[in-house]
Amino acid sequence: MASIRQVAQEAGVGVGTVSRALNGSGYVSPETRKKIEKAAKKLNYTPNELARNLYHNKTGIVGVIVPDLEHPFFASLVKHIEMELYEQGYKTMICNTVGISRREQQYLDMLERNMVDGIITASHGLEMEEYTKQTKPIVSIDRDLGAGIPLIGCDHAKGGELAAELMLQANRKKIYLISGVSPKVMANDRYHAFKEKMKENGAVVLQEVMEWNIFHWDAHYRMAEEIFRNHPDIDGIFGGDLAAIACLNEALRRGMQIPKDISIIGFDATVPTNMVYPQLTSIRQNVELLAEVSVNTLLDLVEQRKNVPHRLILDVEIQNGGTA
Amino acid sequence: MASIRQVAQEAGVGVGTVSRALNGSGYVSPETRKKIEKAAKKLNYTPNELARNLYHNKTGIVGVIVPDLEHPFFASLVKHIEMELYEQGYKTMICNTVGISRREQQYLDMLERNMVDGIITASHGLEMEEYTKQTKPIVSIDRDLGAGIPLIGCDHAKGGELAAELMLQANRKKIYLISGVSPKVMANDRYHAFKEKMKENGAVVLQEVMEWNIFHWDAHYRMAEEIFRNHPDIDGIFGGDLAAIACLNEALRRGMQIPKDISIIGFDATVPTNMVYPQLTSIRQNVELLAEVSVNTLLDLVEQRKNVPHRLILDVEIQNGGTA
DNA sequence: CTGTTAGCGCATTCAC
DNA sequence: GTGAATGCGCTAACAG
Repeated sequence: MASIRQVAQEAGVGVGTVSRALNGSGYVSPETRKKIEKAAKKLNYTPNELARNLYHNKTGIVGVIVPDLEHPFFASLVKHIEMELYEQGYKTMICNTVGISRREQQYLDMLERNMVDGIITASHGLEMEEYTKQTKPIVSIDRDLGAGIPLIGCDHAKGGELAAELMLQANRKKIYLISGVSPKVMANDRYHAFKEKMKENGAVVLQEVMEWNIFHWDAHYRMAEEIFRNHPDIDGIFGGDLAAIACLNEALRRGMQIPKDISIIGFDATVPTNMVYPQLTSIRQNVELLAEVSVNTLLDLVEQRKNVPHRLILDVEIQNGGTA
Repeated sequence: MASIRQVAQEAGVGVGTVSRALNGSGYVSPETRKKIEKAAKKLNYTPNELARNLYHNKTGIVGVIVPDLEHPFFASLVKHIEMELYEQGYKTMICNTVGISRREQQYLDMLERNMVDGIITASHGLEMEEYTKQTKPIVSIDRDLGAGIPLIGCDHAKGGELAAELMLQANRKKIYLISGVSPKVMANDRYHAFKEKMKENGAVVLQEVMEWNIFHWDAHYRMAEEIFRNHPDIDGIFGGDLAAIACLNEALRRGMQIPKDISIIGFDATVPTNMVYPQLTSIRQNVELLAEVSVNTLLDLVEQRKNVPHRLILDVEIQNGGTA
């Protein structure tokens, strides 16, 4: 509540001096500094960040847009992004779009209004144009939003190939592939790569498309039921972790032996893959690194520290569980 | 970039008029309004929220403090809090304390600096005094921080009793109870209530204390192993969902039949309880309602809409899975 | 109905 | 070294 002016008055000095003393910028004699500090303490002075923000036209806040915080992948991602931003002196503002692109848009607008210094987006409801319109710092995860917007993602194609190799080692011949709906995200590469490799080796690949980034467990469960009902003869499943877990669940319910009867492989190696029994075999992307790289890339832009590459691809690896 | 003054100049009117026109406050003739809107569009004007914030001394941001976003309970909680805040025109700033109370403190400080209009805290690393010092709006989830800080929580005692009833129905006699470490949180009530009820009915209750709100799956898993190693004769387990799931996992690994050999009951009914097989029986608290009530209570304070009660207790219910 | 003015609280010139 | 003045962009009160 106490303003800098009151502190100045109390200390019997000018506001400028107080500002310099408290920010350690410019020269202030030790004695006046002492007086000022005493006055500040006495009045219980706290600088009003809003005034500062206005002056600097910067808030130190980064917006993070994800489809659904309840999805374990995004929960981990946001956690690590928040931690990394914190390390670098920034705060995290969050937005669950839950599939509503209007919400995504509104957060983009906050960039223009200077409420946030930059945005990291991992949501894909909006058309690219809305993003390319922006001139302020944006970093995209897993979807190419065009020139000027750095893209960070993992090597989905390699992930798909690794999964295919596991399937081939287990000699699987009829695979069900569960992919997402968004046409433009990098995640699709894993399904293409997987399918290609399986077909090359003479396996049959059926495909299901599902809305994966909105987290509705029921939907996954219904899908799993349907898959097994319609195709009781499949011997392999590859999809996102949650879809894979739903299928694992359904397979167990049907009394199938895992992995004797069927191989189930997920993608992302999210936390729940370690909660199920047997533990799910999954392709891991390094979420911590993803977060770190995303944050650093964004802050390079925000603080104009250096030029950033347009595309950054991280490695993936196999998490060996008991389902492949 | 364009300021209100430039719009005024372009439209040939005063800044006040532009402000009124664009905010719909006060009277502006249709013609001047039109001129202003044209000028605003031409200059691609976007109001600078920072200036507004300074004037109003308000940001429309609410800080949410949780121990760990990766924990499914907090992920759900934050998701729903964010959605509710959004409905009411507020933005969500987030903080994972990951057990570091300094981080909790820093977010509290942001209240003083006017960076946030209020705080919802579900983290409990800091001493109560740090909170009671504050004069600005704070709402606490699951821990009583003293007068002036409304407390929202579920009926843990009832939850503990419900769990005990399930154990008694299954005729369990030797139970392992896995509770958290924080001494002052409401969650402890469920363990007390459970223990009392079980002992009344002649059952033996052993107890393990563990740091539950920092999410380390490995720690849960090691604990589960140890419990079964040291006490292979227990026939019931009650604890938070993650601890319960870890035990379920270990029990399955040991070839136990569930729920024939042992009853396992969790608390919170988080999403992963539906991912394991068999689905975990758990005491559900209504996270959506918890979020809604927390947000509304906080905003009642922020906007001084009305007086709020100090304590709000929500109901719990049994989620029937296959482990009890 | 509209233009002018005075802050919101702070940080930075620039004289002194 | 320090104080006074200026402005960040906007809103609200006031005079016209």
